[in-house]
Amino acid sequence: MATIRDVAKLADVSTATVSRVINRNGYVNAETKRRVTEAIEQLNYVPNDVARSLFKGRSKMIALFVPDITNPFFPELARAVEDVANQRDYTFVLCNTDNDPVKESAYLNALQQKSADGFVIVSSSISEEQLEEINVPMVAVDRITGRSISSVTVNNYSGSRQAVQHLKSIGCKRIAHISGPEHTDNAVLRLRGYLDEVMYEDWFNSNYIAVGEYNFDTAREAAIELLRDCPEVDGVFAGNDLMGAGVLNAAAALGRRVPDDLSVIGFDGISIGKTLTPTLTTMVQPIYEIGAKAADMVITQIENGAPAITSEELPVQLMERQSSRRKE
Amino acid sequence: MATIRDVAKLADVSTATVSRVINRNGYVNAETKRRVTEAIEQLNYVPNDVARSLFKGRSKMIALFVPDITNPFFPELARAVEDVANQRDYTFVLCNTDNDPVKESAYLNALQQKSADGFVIVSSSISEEQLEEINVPMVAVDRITGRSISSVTVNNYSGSRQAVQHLKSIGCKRIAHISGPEHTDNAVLRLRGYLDEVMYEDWFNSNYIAVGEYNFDTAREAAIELLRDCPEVDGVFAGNDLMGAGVLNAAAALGRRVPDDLSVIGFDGISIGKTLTPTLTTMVQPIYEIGAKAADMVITQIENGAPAITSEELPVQLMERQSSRRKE
DNA sequence: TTGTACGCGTTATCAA
DNA sequence: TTGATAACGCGTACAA
Repeated sequence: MATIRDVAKLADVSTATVSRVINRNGYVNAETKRRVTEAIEQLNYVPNDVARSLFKGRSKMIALFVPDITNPFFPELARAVEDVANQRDYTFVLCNTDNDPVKESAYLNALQQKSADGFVIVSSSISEEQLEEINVPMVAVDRITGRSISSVTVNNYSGSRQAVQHLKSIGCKRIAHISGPEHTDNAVLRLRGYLDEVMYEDWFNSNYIAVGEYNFDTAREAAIELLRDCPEVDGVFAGNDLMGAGVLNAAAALGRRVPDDLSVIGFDGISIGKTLTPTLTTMVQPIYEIGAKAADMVITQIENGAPAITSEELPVQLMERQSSRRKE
Repeated sequence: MATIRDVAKLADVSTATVSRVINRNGYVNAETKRRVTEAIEQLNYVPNDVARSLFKGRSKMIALFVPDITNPFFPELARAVEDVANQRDYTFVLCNTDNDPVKESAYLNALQQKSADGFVIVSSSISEEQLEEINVPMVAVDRITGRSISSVTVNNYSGSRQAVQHLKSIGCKRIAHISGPEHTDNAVLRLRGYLDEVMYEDWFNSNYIAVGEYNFDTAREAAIELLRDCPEVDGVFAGNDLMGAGVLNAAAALGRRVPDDLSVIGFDGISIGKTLTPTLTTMVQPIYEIGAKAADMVITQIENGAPAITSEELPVQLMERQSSRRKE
């Protein structure tokens, strides 16, 4: 690999001049510029990013922290962050944290050692103190971890109410909810939305609420138990699509017909919902936009240093599919 | 951030000594060592990775190239590579190539500029010439792109035969195949396996072969057409699970009952198969192991410089689920 | 056993 | 308009 010195020698100028040509700053004579460009061409020279990073203290690298990329909600988010990073000439690092604070800190430290320029994080566990220590641009996504950090989320509360309203509107009379884990703030918000829709209904009953871990298996089990104990339930709002899939599977196992006997709605709009039989009605989050927006915010913050803390809230949208249908 | 010089000053030694303590090489007096360690502790010193990289020409960074992380086959692979990278103290970079050779080269160049140490790639399009140019450890996964690169794959051909044999063994008399895209070598191998199982059956007919793009939608359409034209088909081997899901959906749309009327088997063993109704019988690939093995090979190659080209072939395994059942 | 001094490849400052 | 040179932070000959 050719270095800037090789180029300088070949073009018979100093490295400073070459640098000026490369970075288009400072004056440089048209003729010398030509010679330099030619030498660069000839030697196939490309500046070494590591040396640049060392000098500048910046690496043109951003990282995304997700609990587990294996969870189908995250790949699309990751894709968005990577695309934006790429467009703006940043390298994209992916970190699976398993929601483990120890891993989070380890990654944070390791990446700061590499002069990572910014972070997009999905986390419920990063503490305010940690946030203070980090003085690198950072934006939270999907879940807000505190007031001292910028964020991009959706309106979980009103989205949740819309979901329940949809079930009501198609004639469901007894609506249950499989909620996500209690330590996750979007699960809490969705639960609250559900409650505010049904709490004052005379049929409401706290047995209509079950808790899952935002995954298929726990939801399936919870749904089997719930539907067995409360056979009168004719609508289920699952806290996310993965759990919606679990509910569908539970219903099939119990011989409950969806949507005739039972309507089901999920939340997220991940593509798995379209592959299920019946396909899953859901509240669609603009996952890609969320990731793109977040990445954009971090990079803009890196480059322009806008330290203001901003919170974006994007809309969710009802997507009616086969798992819910108006009752006769 | 403290530098090695700060530590040296505080411990009243030279930077060389500090370096020796950090990297445990060269002699250093027990007492001086204590002083140094103490200073390091006190200043919270951590060596700067960028400076290290510049000096060594190595970055402790490996990258994974996948066509699109949004395809559910890849997250688990990515997870494996990241886990291994992490364990062995490497940073993990994810690149979506969209199977675009231009993007691939761009990433390759960009990462070499950052002194990336190795690559795990899923690609059908990297040319032999490109491979020659890269003199950084690299291993191909899932698809082999040439003879001049190490690889980790599964036995697609025999796995495919096993899949068809399974359908035969449960009594299917007319077996169709939805094959993957022709330019992907694993699709070709799976097709060949299918052919070698059915070609000499008297019922065999080339209309029993359709081509999809390894995704849900194309497979669904192909299956609808195929099942309509050839209603006698009672078994379908889909080239991958995503297409298996498409077949299931097509069957439901046509009122064909699975597994009573029609048995379906997929390939890959991605987790979506368990969420479908009915759940999808499939040939399970050890996806995580593949990724882990590949990552391990690259890193070992980086550290020990074993330039021998090796090809690992891992086994696939039949997983019987609800979509296939013995005919009465 | 320890320290000096240089190089890794850039960029930016200052002087010419 | 250009060049010499000092950083950036680290590791390693080589000398002591």
